Amino acid sequence: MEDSGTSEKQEQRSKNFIYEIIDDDLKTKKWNGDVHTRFPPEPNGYLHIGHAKSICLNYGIARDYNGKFNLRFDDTNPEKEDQEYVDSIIEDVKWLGADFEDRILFASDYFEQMYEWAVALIKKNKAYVDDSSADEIRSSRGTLTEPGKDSPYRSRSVEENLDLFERMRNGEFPNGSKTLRAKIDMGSPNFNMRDPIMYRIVHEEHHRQGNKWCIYPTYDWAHGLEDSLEGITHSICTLEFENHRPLYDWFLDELGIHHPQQIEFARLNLSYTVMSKRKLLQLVKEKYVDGWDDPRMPTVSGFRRRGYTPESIRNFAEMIGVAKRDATTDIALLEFAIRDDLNKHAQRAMAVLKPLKIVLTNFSGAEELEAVNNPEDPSMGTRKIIFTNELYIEKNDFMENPPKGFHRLVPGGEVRLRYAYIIRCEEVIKNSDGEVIELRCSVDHDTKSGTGTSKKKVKGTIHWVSAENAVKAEVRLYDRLFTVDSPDSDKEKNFLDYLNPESLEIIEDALVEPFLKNAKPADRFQFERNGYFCVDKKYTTDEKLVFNRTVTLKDSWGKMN
RNA sequence: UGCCGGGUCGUCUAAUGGCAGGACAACGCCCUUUGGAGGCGUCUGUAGAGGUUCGACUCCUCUCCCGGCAGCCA
Repeated sequence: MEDSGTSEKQEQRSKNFIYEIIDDDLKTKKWNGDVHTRFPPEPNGYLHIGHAKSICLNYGIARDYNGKFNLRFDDTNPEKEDQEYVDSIIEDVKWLGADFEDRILFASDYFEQMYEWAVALIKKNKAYVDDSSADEIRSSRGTLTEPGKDSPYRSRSVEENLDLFERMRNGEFPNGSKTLRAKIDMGSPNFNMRDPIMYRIVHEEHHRQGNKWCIYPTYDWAHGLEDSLEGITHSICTLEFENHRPLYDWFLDELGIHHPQQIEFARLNLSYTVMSKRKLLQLVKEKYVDGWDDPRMPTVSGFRRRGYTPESIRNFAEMIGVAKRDATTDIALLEFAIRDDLNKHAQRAMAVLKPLKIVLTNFSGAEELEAVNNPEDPSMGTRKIIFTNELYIEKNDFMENPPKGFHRLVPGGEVRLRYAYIIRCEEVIKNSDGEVIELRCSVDHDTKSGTGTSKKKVKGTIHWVSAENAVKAEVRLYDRLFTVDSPDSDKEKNFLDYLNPESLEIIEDALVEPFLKNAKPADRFQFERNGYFCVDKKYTTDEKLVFNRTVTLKDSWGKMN
């Protein structure tokens, strides 16, 4: 009676392999039933969507198991880090909704403890000061198939090491002249175990510590200690650190301190973009984009400015799952996530991107019409729109010589104006270049929207704005930043060669519904039949409204052509 | 070549020795006063070869393919 008797096809979301590990740990009481995760960024750049995946994973675990989640900056390299990045990261993590409570932590606050632990390892004769140059260390490390060679300084006495290490800290030696190395095994098949460097001398001001230190711990030495200090139970990281795990285990066990379990998962790759911080930094520094928050960037701040919601990014993270195999996720999945969210929540509006003037020959005055704010959510109510005899419609909603299947306005043809009447195109007016500049149309007064009196059926409904009260706005249309799905996979070519020259189109003279003049930065709307848009927070001023296109609507007509 | 990982629809991800399922994409139909949304349906997959087993995506052996590692970056 216990097995498949429950025929309910309730598809509960299956757990990823990390949840299974944690379930096991809980069963065996490995951590006393505690679950404590963290997100440990280095403040050397802005967060991207791959980081968002990690944040959602780590925070989601803490939330699902009633555990805790820390935000900790891994700020061990003063040469690359900056307070600007700290600030942006905090903002992004908060925006994503990951709750770290009061735990904004910094690895640099642990430097003193790390120093003491290093001294402890020296005393155990498990670490030594090496005078070799970077070149010497590299050449003695061996190769993939040959073991490395012991450093000539490897057998210094504990006393000498203690003295030298203290003097390193005191600033007696120049950059690069000495390092502290763990004494492990130069013959290990794992490079990370070939006497890895724990401290390097860097006379550089740290963004939080100032000039207090001139020796800085390496990531390999510091990272496991940080997790240990914070009582992290599950140290979740990406695949490239798998080879480092034995080293972290070695440090923790030699020190005899709390030993979190490291679990590796595959980082996110997204089609049509790049995800490495180095490349994103290059796009910013060399001005291929308008800053880290350029709406074409795969950064959290870029998606935010583009109009993505935190909810949509969380849903996306849920949809793509977590596994260990390398994968590239189709960006269409992200686009689905934001459309899905905005469809349910975004206020509808009419906006004409490329206006074509219409004059109604048998209509005068102004009529108030009622429009639905969101057909998916009646609680969002309705609004009034004013209908007049001069209007603008979308240029591409009219064709003089339409192909088969074109459902919009054609000479002599009829189309419905959204929320208004069916009109007929009576006359096409062109300029001297033969360009259509105006349409004269007649209104069928019996076809008012919503009255149910119309016996007519028309194939198409198009949107419009009134010439009398439409508001001018700038609209920015974004397309993929790169022209190929994996711009950095070709080792022969530079990813910059694949930049899409048409990734941004600026439309200066779009016309939008009057109520939008009160829209505030970051407000989101669906411009009916055009897509989802939000008010750009960078370029919008009191005099000028700027909209960013977040994503288009799914367009089954466009696909046919 | 050494070590460590990994190979399931086009893409992402489930099935933990018992009906290869879901989502996205694509395609078709229905519906529609947004060519949106929605509804219904279709298509497509276990890298290969052996073995164990009543039964293998799953366990074993071999092969092939992919990724990571030789920073005083993280």
